[in-house]
Formats: sequence, C-alpha cells, structure tokens
Amino acid sequence: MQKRAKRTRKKLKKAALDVFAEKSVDAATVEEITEKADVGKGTLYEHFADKEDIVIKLVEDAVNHLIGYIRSYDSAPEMLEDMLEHLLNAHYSFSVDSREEFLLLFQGKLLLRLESDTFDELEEPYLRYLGEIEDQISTYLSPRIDPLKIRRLACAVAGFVFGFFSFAMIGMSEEEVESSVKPLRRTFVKSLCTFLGW
Amino acid sequence: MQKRAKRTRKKLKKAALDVFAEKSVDAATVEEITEKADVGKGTLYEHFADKEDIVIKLVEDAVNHLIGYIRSYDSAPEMLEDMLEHLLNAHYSFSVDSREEFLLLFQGKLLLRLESDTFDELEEPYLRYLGEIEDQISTYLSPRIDPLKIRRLACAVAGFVFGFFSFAMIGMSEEEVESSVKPLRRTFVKSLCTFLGW
DNA sequence: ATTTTTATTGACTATTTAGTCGATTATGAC
DNA sequence: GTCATAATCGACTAAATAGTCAATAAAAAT
Repeated sequence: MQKRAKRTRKKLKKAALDVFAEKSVDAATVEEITEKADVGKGTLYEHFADKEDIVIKLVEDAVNHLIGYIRSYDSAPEMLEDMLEHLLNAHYSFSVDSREEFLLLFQGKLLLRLESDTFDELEEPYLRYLGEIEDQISTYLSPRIDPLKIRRLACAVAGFVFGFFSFAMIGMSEEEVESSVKPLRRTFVKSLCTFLGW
Repeated sequence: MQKRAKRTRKKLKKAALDVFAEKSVDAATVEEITEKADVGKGTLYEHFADKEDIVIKLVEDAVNHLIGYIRSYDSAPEMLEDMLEHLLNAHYSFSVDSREEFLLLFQGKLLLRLESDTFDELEEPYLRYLGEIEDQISTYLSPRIDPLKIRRLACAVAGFVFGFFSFAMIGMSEEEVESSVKPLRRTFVKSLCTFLGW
C-alpha cells in the first residue's frame, strides 16, 4: 500500500530536516536521520538516492513554502512600499513558523558552495526564489527598469532578512529578535525605495 | 629551531583556510589540509589538537583581522552616519581583501550551531566582533541609550553585510556585487540612524 | 664534530560511515 | 485464509577518515 510508504517518506523528511537544522547538512549522518525517523537504514535508500538527494528535496520544499508566504496577501499591496513591507513580513513569518526550513535554506554551504558537483540542482530552487521576489516587485515598476537593479533588490531583501536573523540568533533571545525586527523593517523599506528611485 | 615550526604552522593555517572556504568546514578532511600544505599528516597534530582546534584558531584570526578593518580610519568619523558608513566600508573591504576569511566567518554552521560542544569557544570571537561594533557606535550615543538597541544595530550591520554578499554571490558577478553595494550603503546608513532615533 | 633537542614523517590501527541486499514483515486482492 | 506485491529491516561490506607513534631528519647546543 502507498499510504505506509508515504508516511515513512514524510517521517524521513521530517527527521532529516531536524538533523540538518541541528547539526548542519554536512555533519548529519544517514543513520542519525533513520534513527530519528525510527526506520531502518535501508529504507532511506528506497525513498532517496542518497543524502544529497534528500537535501535537494528538502530545499525545494522549503523554497516552495517560502514562496507560498511571499504570494499570500489578503489584498494586493497598493504601492511598492507596501509590497516590500509584505516581503519582509513574509520572510519573518516563515522564519518563525518554519525555523528548521529557515535554518536549512540559510546554511552557508548551500548558498556559497561554489565548486560542488550538485551545484545546478541546488542552485535552481534558490534562483527560483529570487525570481519570485523579482516578479512580485516588477508589478510596481516601469517595464523599462534595469532587471539587474531588481535582482539587486531581491538579493538585498533576502540577504538582509537571512543575515539579520542569523546574527541575531547568536546575540539575542527569541523575543528580542522579534522586537528588533519591527522598527528595522520600516526603515529598511524606505532604503529600498530610495534605491529604486521611487 | 622555532622558525621552521612557525613556517609550518603558517602553511597549515593557510591551507586549512583555503580548504574550508572552498568545501566548507564540515566537508574538509585533515588529509586534504596537510596535502595542500605539503606536510605530513602527523604534523598537523603537533600544531593543533584536532580539526576543531584549527577552526577556532582561524576564526579568531579572521575576527581579529575584521576588527582591524573596523578600527582603522584616518581621522575619527565625525558623526554617527559617518561611522556607520565606515563600518559598512570596512566589512566590504574585508570581504574583498580576505575572501577566504569572509567565507569562513559566514559559514552558517559557525554562526548557527546551536548544539555544539565547542559552542563556547567558537562563540567567543563572534561576540567579541559584535562587541567591537557596539563600542565604535557607542562613542556617538548618549550613555543612557539602551544597550540592547546597540546590540540590535550591531546585528543589523553584520547581518546586512554578510547576508547581502552571500546572496549576491549566487546571483551576481563580482563586478555587479561591487556596483550594487554603493547605492545600498547610503540608504542603509539612513535606516540605521532612523532606527537609533538619530 | 658530537650530542641533544625539536620538528616532521607516513605507515598503521581503530573508527566511522555510506550504501547493499537477502531475509522479513506488512498490506491488499482474491 | 492464501497468495502476490510492496515496503521495511538491519547485518554486512567496502571505503574513507581520524588520530597514533616509532623512526627519521633537521636544528641548536656543546
């Protein structure tokens, strides 16, 4: 029956995500994952080609979830400022709701691995993520605006959010992070608008 | 004689830094390091307790270098704005001049490893780095200002710079990164000043 | 030049880990 | 209930890696 297999697959993904977030992708072992998932070691290899494969699947999932946050608003933001603020809120909510996925996406190696053989497969979801931000913003801009400028903006949003939280996590309590984000958000939005000549 | 030992130690550190930046700390092996340094495997263990130990030493060095950039200015910045701009410039110069150290400091695992047994030893240089930024900024602020607010600012500076570059690196060419930083810098500085009620 | 001290070496052992595969168990159809 | 199929298991092999240590070489002291 497929139901059992589906459940097992889910358990494996959940366990892997937890271990990756806790110890980093590199340091995690297959046996840690299968033990945490409470399944035999061989089972993982029925569902995934190898550790790399499960990483890619999890990153794809995480990016899809994050994009879900980015796309969800009650009514479309009216102005660019509102959209930028929405984007920051979406990232923040994502990091709170899916801490493990946030930590997975943020692991430096995944972002910066410049000489990996799986570069392309892992690169794809990240570029899809940047592209999504660009699409959301483009709606508010003249079509003649330099695409490179929009790409920069997407990088800045992503970089600011990920970077800020990563450093906040070593120096702040969880509540402090939350209360820090709010005042920074508005001012950061203003910066971005200035950058776009808005 | 100590000179030979010192030279060997230097070679090992250089090799380790390169390998860590290229493949990540976790993925690097001791033999890769010693082979790149062109010394026997056992030699590494004469100089360092284990891989963890060499990581800590390298992170300490990198933080010291970065702090050097932060402290060096011809004449002390006159206003808070100038100091903040100096801080961003210092980070940028550091990332350009010492790309490998930048990549080492930025590896997610080092920033986010929440349940490591070497947490304290690795945490120390990072906190020292944040403290340095706080000291620089405090000069321009009333002593009654909330230290937490300053800590937030330090996190924001560090997070913005590291995060922005990390994302820029997967989506931009090196020249594009450089030209993107300039316009963002000024506006980011304004945000930070607003945040501090300046 | 000889001895002592210091530094280096790399073959070796022990350990860890990935990945395999035949045995075993659960599920659903009949 | 019996059989066929799908899913799971975990002991096993092969490979990679960490860390050791007796032998060797280089440097310094005498």
